Amino acid sequence: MEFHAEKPIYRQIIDFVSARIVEGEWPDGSRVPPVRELAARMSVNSHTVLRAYDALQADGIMEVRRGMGYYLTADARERSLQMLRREFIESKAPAFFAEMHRLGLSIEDLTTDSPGI
Amino acid sequence: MEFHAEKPIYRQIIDFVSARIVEGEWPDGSRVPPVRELAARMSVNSHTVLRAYDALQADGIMEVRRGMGYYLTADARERSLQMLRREFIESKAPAFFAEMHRLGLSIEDLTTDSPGI
Amino acid sequence: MEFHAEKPIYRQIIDFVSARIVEGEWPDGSRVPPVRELAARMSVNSHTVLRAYDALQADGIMEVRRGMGYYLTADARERSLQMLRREFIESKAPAFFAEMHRLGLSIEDLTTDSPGI
Amino acid sequence: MEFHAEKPIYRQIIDFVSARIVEGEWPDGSRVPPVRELAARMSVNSHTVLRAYDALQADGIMEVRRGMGYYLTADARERSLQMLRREFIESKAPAFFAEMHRLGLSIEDLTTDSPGI
DNA sequence: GTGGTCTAGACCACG
DNA sequence: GTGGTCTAGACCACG
Repeated sequence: MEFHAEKPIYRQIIDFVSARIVEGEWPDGSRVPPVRELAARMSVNSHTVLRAYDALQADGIMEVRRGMGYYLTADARERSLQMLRREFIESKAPAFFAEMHRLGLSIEDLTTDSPGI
Repeated sequence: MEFHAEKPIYRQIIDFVSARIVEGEWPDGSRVPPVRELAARMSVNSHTVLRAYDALQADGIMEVRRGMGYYLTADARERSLQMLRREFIESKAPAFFAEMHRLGLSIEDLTTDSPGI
Repeated sequence: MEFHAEKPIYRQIIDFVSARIVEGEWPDGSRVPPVRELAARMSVNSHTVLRAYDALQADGIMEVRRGMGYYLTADARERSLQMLRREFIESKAPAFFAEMHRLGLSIEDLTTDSPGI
Repeated sequence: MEFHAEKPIYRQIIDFVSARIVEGEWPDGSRVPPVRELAARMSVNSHTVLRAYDALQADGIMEVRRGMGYYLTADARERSLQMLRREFIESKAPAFFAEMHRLGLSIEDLTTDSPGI
């Protein structure tokens, strides 16, 4: 997997997992790839994957079953969406439009480069 | 000044200075606050302010006059606007709308919390 | 059966068995549930039950009769009580009261939530 | 520092820090030992200390000031006490008295070994 | 097999 | 100086 430099890898892994959940590829309650397996697949240290799983567990999106691995919780998708949407609506969007305004831009100025609005 | 924890302070200072320039409070060619003064005003290490001024200098927005301090260049506002707008249109906006779409949100969902669109 | 996450499952099984013995539900010398049966009843790996039985055997509380299964020893209840009481009095209780003291709490502070003192 | 084997070291460090806070040795708002310094003092890897500090930060007991180290929050002692007391009253105490009861012991049986009740 | 903890050591961003 | 991230590698408990 390709990582970019601006964001810590473990956060990019969190984003990756969240995307799998939100897009329904990894359904609620299903088992997620074992730490070491995902680490190998992503050419990353298992530590780094573990850290991401840990954070997701703290958010109630994953749970560990002893000796059996990590599983998505029953409401993993719901929770993920809620958290992501909330941050988007309450924090990212206001900042986005504030900057747009400051730069003297309007929605129209963006449409060329941002099809699909 | 209040800083948030997610973003490095020196970047927040860059943002602050850019805002002053774009909004015309600090006009082209004018002298900017001395490093130590701004540092004191913001309760921040002068190192940190220097780092921000350095970055702005690299972008042709500021220049040092030895023994006289930092000044905005003749086209500081123009350059700032250009750089910020370009990054906004080419990078931030597409990412923003892509995520909005991924989360199943529409512009309407944001209007309550984002007045001034 | 419900397990909590903090304690290894096999220890929780040991606790469960000890409780059965101390409360007289499983009398001295009686046969205990076969490993696989208890495992099934508890929705647990037989490995895990075996591990608990093993530990109890090491403490002289259970014994294996080849081809016949696990049995409680003749003095299983006596031994269990002795071991548990000893650990309770010599280790758990002192630690408990020391912490209570450190936290500025008294027995009275606990009575509401701990009926049956 | 001496550690016992039953509990992960990083948790023992959390306990150590909590004790310093609760006993008032490390007052609210004060700076705590730098990660590497405490690690050296305890003959432990800095990773391990960082992990403990991280957990305390998540509980609102510590905060990082960029480039300046970890500090106790303004209500660190209050929070610590609250968390520890809560767990003691709601979880440890009920379990303690339940086991005491199961073992046929009374408070009196403990007094010899647990002076200062 | 599966996760959890720990170490030694490197390198980096920030102040 | 101070924390943050990452790796390689070891060892362990649990199932």
